[in-house]
Amino acid sequence: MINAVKGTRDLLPPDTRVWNRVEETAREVFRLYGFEEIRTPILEPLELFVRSVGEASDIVHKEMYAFTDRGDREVCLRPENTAGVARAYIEHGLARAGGVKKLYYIGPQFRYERPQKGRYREFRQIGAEVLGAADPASDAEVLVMLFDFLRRLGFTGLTVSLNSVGTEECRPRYVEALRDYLAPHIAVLGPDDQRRLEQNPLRVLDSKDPAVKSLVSSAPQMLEFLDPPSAAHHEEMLRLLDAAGIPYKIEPRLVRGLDYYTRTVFEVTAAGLGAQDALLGGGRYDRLISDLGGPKTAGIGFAIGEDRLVDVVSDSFRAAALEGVPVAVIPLSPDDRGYAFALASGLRERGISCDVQTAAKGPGAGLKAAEKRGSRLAVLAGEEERTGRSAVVKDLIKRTQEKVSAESLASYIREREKSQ
RNA sequence: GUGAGAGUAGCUCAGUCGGUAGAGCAUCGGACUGUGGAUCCGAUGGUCGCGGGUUCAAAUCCCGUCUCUCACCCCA
Repeated sequence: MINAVKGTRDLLPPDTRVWNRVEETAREVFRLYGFEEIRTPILEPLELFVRSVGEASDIVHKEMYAFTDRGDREVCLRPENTAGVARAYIEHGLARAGGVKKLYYIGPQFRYERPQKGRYREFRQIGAEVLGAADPASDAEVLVMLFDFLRRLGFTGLTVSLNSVGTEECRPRYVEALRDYLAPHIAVLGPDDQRRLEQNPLRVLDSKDPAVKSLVSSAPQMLEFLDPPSAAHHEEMLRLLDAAGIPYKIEPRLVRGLDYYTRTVFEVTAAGLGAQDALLGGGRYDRLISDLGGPKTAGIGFAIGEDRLVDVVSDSFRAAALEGVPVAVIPLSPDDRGYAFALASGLRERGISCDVQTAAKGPGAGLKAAEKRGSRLAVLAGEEERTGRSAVVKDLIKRTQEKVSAESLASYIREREKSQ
């Protein structure tokens, strides 16, 4: 037997209905906020991620799904989508058009990791980016849109964790202060945290080691080291979030794994996701475009883990997405199939989905199959109905039935579906 | 990349001390030829993940390997 590649999976019905509804909701919300879709290649030059996400990051040094193609090009399956959007933005000269570009994407991403709950080698992200906007109002707008989306999926009680990681101007002073603070306690740090201290000291802040956690709880905080422009940016964003009623909490130890973030970083976690509890993450990346060789362009965005989102989406949203099983049209004998097809066509023209059951094993089998499929209504058509241009509509739950004329069939079914 | 647990019918699982494979559900057929869910009878269904080893004999013990699950690392 040939199995799916490790860490990838098939999404099957009826679950795909939930996925589709989530994506439809995202598209609708993004449209309302003036965002447009961008689709970038799944395959990108390896170099793109080395230069954007960061050579020292785990994503690049151990999680890349990379290989050499037949033309000796170093390529990889994209581990995230912001870099690809930035690449496209530069490549197509979108900056020259001026103004702000608001883009969103929905698609698969790949990281070569050991799979576990909420983590797959192929996973999907729903993300949005605002390019060419340095103003804190963009940070706030992105979060307002995010919460609008989450609310429509039925999430309540979620809070966004917020921090600022400053800029190239003020972060080095903070890193130095953090190193000074940790230096006397180096013995407390395990091997992982010592490595972090070397490579990316900010990561020590979100260590899971209890001893390190308590040590770090009284460490100096980045927010105290922000230079005036970054501090003002942070304050204004918070003011706008307050005005919009967005539930947030300042999390001074929040850092993110991608090297390109500046100033605002945020993340939302959710219960029920196991150890990988980050539902989404994002932040500002004012240097990314220029680092990739484009004009100096500010940017902010987020990525939602769609697999995780679908995992914990509200029961009511899920139930709504799973509603609507086709009406079963059941010919009572093989001779009635033609008439059944005609009835089905009429229903479909009026937007009612239906499937025609085979007549091979008699009406009992047809009804059984319809029930198994979850249909609530069945349309029975035999010789008597065919000659009288009518149909019997049977309620499979109440076990009642009624004869209606062929021409009023669709409206009758609509009424019945509405009343359920 | 590291660690732990698991892998037997389509699904959920049992399988004793090593003795040649089982149940429930599902599927199909029948009781039931214009009306389903219940019940009864019957049938189909297996490379016991894969490979090697020990043994007269391996689903069972040993080694390797693959996959899944969870955790670490890290992240969505």
